[in-house]
Amino acid sequence: MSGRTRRASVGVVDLARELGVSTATVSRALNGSPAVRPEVAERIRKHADERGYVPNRLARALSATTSRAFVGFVIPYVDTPAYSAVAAECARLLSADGTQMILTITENDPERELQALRELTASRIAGLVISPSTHVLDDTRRLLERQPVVELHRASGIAAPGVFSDDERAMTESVRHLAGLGHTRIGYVGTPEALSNGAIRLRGVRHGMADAGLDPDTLAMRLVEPTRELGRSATEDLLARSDVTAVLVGGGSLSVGVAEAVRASGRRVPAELSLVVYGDPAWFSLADPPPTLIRVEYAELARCAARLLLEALDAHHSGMPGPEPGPHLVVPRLVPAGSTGPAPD
Amino acid sequence: MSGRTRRASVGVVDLARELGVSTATVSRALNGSPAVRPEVAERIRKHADERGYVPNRLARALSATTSRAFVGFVIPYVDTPAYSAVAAECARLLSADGTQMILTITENDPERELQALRELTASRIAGLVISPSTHVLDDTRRLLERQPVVELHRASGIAAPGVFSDDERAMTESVRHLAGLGHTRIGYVGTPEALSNGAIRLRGVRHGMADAGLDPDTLAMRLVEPTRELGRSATEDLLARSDVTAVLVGGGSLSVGVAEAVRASGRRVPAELSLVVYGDPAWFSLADPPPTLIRVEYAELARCAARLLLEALDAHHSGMPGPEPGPHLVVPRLVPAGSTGPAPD
DNA sequence: CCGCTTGCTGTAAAGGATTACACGAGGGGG
DNA sequence: CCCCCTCGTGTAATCCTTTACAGCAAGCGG
Repeated sequence: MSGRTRRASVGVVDLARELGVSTATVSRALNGSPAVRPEVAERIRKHADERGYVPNRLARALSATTSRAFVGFVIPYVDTPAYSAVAAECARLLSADGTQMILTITENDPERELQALRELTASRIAGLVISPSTHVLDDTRRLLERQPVVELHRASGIAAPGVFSDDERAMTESVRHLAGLGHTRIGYVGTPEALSNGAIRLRGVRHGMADAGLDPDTLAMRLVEPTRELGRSATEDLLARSDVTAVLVGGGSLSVGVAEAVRASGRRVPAELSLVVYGDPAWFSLADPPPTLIRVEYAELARCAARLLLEALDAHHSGMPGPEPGPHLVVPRLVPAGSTGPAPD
Repeated sequence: MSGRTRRASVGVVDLARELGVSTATVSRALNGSPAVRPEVAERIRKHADERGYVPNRLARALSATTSRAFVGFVIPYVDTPAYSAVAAECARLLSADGTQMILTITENDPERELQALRELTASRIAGLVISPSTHVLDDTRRLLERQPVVELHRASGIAAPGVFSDDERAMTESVRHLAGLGHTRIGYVGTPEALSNGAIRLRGVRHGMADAGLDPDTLAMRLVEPTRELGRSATEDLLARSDVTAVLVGGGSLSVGVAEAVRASGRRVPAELSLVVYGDPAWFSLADPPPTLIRVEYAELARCAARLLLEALDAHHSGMPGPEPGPHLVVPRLVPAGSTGPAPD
């Protein structure tokens, strides 16, 4: 009844009126512009604090030519360690920078990915982290090319920095490990070559076989989308149709399924079959024997991604060159444990 | 060189000019207002489509009295199934509604939670889903009370709808299950009572003991923050200092740690010790024996949360009463498996 | 004493949509 | 025939901030 207009909260105009200055001065003071007298700035800041002023991010982002209010985080899943761990750490680091993270799940569907990107650009995001889906549409590529982007886990071929696990190296090392134990008939369960990291892992496996003097063409492999169920069925099939003495997993989401299938097969590990799994070690401690593991430091990946994104935003803002495009690799560690042993004779 | 102003993308004013109508008409047509002649509306929509018009969400949200452009999702962690699974499903459902989800991680820190809420209201979010931290600050409560909120997993005491797993029931049922197998000395590893669901679970356990004719005061329990490490150490301690014949876990994040400790203790399961774990079954298939499980349908929780939030947004918009405050329970299932057996004599 | 630079502040124009209000044209009732 | 209501549309205010531009005062060199 007292107020004429019902204002949701206090804004710069209120502060300006109450202090007898202009909105420009208020804005400048609050943004730490040097072009305002220190004592005035202090008075404004103090008053803003007392009145509980909090700037409207929407208006700010709409008005400012550049703003890092929002960034996008576009990933195929979030309920898997490779993504949830990275999302958690990125959210932490970005929020420390005052940036909010809009989460979008694509489920590897190129259409949903494109749709998500459209919505995000409509939200005037400052930049984004993306784990591209299998097939990147032309429109998607166009949208990605005109803003700061950091790729995660997978590459789409655009000229952007990306953070990846050095899976080629990890796979090569794993194969060497197995070959060193005398294994010659090796099975590989990994993700499809259409996924950039799928291709890289497979290359690493082949590389490792060649290194070890094995014919890469003798590799028994199954490439499937990264889900537990497919990992399991693929492994069942692999074990039924070939006589491998070791199985190597190329994909965190596949690991549980593969381990299940191995157990279900009844083979003794590692006496009859050796197993190298991939991913996050959190729960592998329960398996018997504890599996030899390709351990990926997801938190490190996240830190790298967040840092690159912030650098890219700064660069985009100031017109500077920005972080160099191309892969930034985080090296996984091969952690030998009880699931790998000498090949049976 | 040709254009005088460099416009980022086509806006309503462009469309209006090109079609010889006003921006108001364009806006109305695009928003399906009935106050525009059908043939005109159709022409506008067609043209907007051709020109690849996509409305600026920031401007829209800034201008509209009500807008569901953004909602907040405030949770303590995201790298645990109880949260990642819900986040994934919520993101899916909300994006189908054209709403973007801003993810914030609190790590159970009340200060960070408050800070997150401040930032979110600064972003003029339409509403939010929150899993409140241990202690809810007064300022936090005030912020929560003035907007559509759905609580998840935990309650903060404000008058808002919430979706929870019916853990009291699940715990009671679990204790009955154990008591039915002859166990009388039961151990419980759960989350602190300061967490609302911690209190509820403990009540369920006590309730179950009373039901089974056991003295609730004989319950050997350890209440710790929900992390794997603490679950493990708490269980080690519990097993060392008491002679329980069964251990019941009250918290998904604790389950792995408890299982590790049980294994490390060398006790045979279920011959010497029975075990009931809690949470998401995805990887328990690897444990030997497969554990008896309190299975929570996180996807169902997510659907419920998303539905309630959307209802609350509609209600807030139209002034209608909205979804009734209070708990909406999703009932977990007790899935008996190999880790529970008759009590040793 | 004049003109110029520097330093601080204010005015007003973006930024891109929604929407209250006004207005003109028809149609129906009295 | 006049009044009024409805329907469709346009004008302009609004949301809230940032920032280009202008202006004014003071200081200083010539």
